[in-house]
Amino acid sequence: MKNSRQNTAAQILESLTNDIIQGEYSPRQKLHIRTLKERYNVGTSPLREALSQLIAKDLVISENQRGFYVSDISIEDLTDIYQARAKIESLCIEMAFQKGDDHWEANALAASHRLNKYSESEHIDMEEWQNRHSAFHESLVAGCMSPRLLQIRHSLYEKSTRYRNLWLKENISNTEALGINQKEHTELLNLALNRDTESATRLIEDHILTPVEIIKKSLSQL
Amino acid sequence: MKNSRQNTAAQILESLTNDIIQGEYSPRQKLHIRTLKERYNVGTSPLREALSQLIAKDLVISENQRGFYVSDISIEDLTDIYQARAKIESLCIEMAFQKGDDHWEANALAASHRLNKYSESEHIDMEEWQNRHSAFHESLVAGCMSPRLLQIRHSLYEKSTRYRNLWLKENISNTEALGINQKEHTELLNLALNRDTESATRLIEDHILTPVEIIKKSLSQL
DNA sequence: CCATTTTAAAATGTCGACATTTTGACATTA
DNA sequence: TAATGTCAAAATGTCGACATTTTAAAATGG
Repeated sequence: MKNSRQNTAAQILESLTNDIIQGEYSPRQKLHIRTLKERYNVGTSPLREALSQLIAKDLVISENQRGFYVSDISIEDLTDIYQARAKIESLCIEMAFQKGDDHWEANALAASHRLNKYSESEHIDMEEWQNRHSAFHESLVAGCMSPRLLQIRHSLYEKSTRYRNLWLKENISNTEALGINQKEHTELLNLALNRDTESATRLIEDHILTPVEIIKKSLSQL
Repeated sequence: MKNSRQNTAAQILESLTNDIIQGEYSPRQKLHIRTLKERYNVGTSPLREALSQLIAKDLVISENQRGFYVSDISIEDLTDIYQARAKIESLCIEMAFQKGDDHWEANALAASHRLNKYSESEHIDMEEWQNRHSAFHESLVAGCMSPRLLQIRHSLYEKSTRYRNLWLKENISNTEALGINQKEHTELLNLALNRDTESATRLIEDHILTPVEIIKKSLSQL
C-alpha cells in the first residue's frame, strides 16, 4: 500500500491539526521535531511542511532556531474568537436568508430533524451528537453561498473547538451543559423558514456566546 | 552577515507572497521547484515550507506529485472576496463605533489628514497614496479591538489586492479611477466622529464594492 | 554563596541525494 | 488518422546527514 492519494505532509497536517484541536498537546507545549518524527513515523521535510501550515492557521508558532510551540491560549483570545465567530455566523445567516432557496430550506429541515431525533434518543454519544449539531448549523449558513465566508467561519470554528475541548477535558461530567439549548435549534429553524432575519441573528449570536462564560470560568483556574 | 533574525523560510514566504500578490506570477502558473530555488537562492526545505504556508493562505495550490501552482482567479471568486471584504469591513466599523475611544478618533483624524493632504498635492506617487489610503481605513477599523477580525480583514485585503493589481497591470492609465472617491473618505471620517453607524456601514460597503465592476469587466476579457 | 564563564549535549534549520511519479515525445496498432 | 502503448527525461516528495545555534549543567572567580 503506497501513498493513498495525499502526500505525507498533508496526512501529518491532518493528524497534527486534530491532535492540537483535541487538546492532545497543551497550549505553549513545545513540539520537538525528533519526538514528532518518531510519533508520526515521518521524515523531517513533510513534518516541517505540516507545521508551516499550522503556523499560517495560528495553531502553532515558531521562533527562529528555537523550534515550534503550540499556540498559547488566553481569556482575551477566547472571547475574541467567540465574538468574531458569533458575528460571522450571524452574517452568514443574514445572507443565507436572502439567498437561500428551496434546497437550502430542505437541507436545513433535514439536518434539524436528524439533530432533534438524536437529542431525544436514549443513549447519546457525544461525538455523534456534535456531528449532527454542527451539521445543522452548517446547513443553515450554507445558504449564504459565499465560499470565503464559510471558510472563515470554519477556521474560527476550529479555533473555538480547541477552547471548548480544553474545557471539556477538565469537566468531563458537564457535557450536558452544552445540550440544554435544544429548543433554540428548532426555534432557529422556524425563523429560517420564515426568513425572520432580525430575530435569527440575535438568537444565533446569543446561542454561540452562551458557553463563553462557562469556559472562561474554568479557564481562569489554571 | 548571517541570518538577520528570520529563518530562510520566512524570508522566502515574504518574497513569494509579495510576488504573487503583485502579479509577478500569473494565476494558474506552475511554480517549478528548481526554478524557484535558483531565483531565490535557497534550498528545497525552506522553499517548500514557504509554499506550504501559501497553500494555507489560498494563494497557492498543490496537487500530489504534480507540484505547486499559483491559485486560479475567477469572476465568482473576485465578487465573493470583495463582498466578504465589504461585510467584514462594515462589521469592524460597526464595532469600532461602539468601542472606539479618544485615541481612536485622534488616529483616524490624523490618518485622514495625511490622506487628504497628499491627495491634493501636485505629483501623486501611486504607492505612497495607497499607503496613506490603506492607513486611513486601518485607523478606522482598528477601533474594533478584535485581533481576529482584523486578521481576517487583512487576509481578505491581500486577496483583493491581487485582483486589483492584475487589473492595474492591464490598465496602467486608469489609475486615477480609484481616486475619484476622495469625498467619501472625509465623509466617512465625519460619520465616525458622529458615530453614525447606519450611514457609515452603508457607505463603506459601497466604497469597497465600487471597483468590482471595473475589475470584473477587464477580467472577463482574458 | 551568587554571578559569570566555559563546555558539552541536544535541537534546529538547511542542504544535496535518491527513489518514485509524472510528462511528453515517439512508436505501434487498429 | 486517431487511439493506445512505450520509454526516456524531467520533476516531485522524502530522507538522512551536517553545520550552526540553543540549552543547561559544570566550572570558575569574586
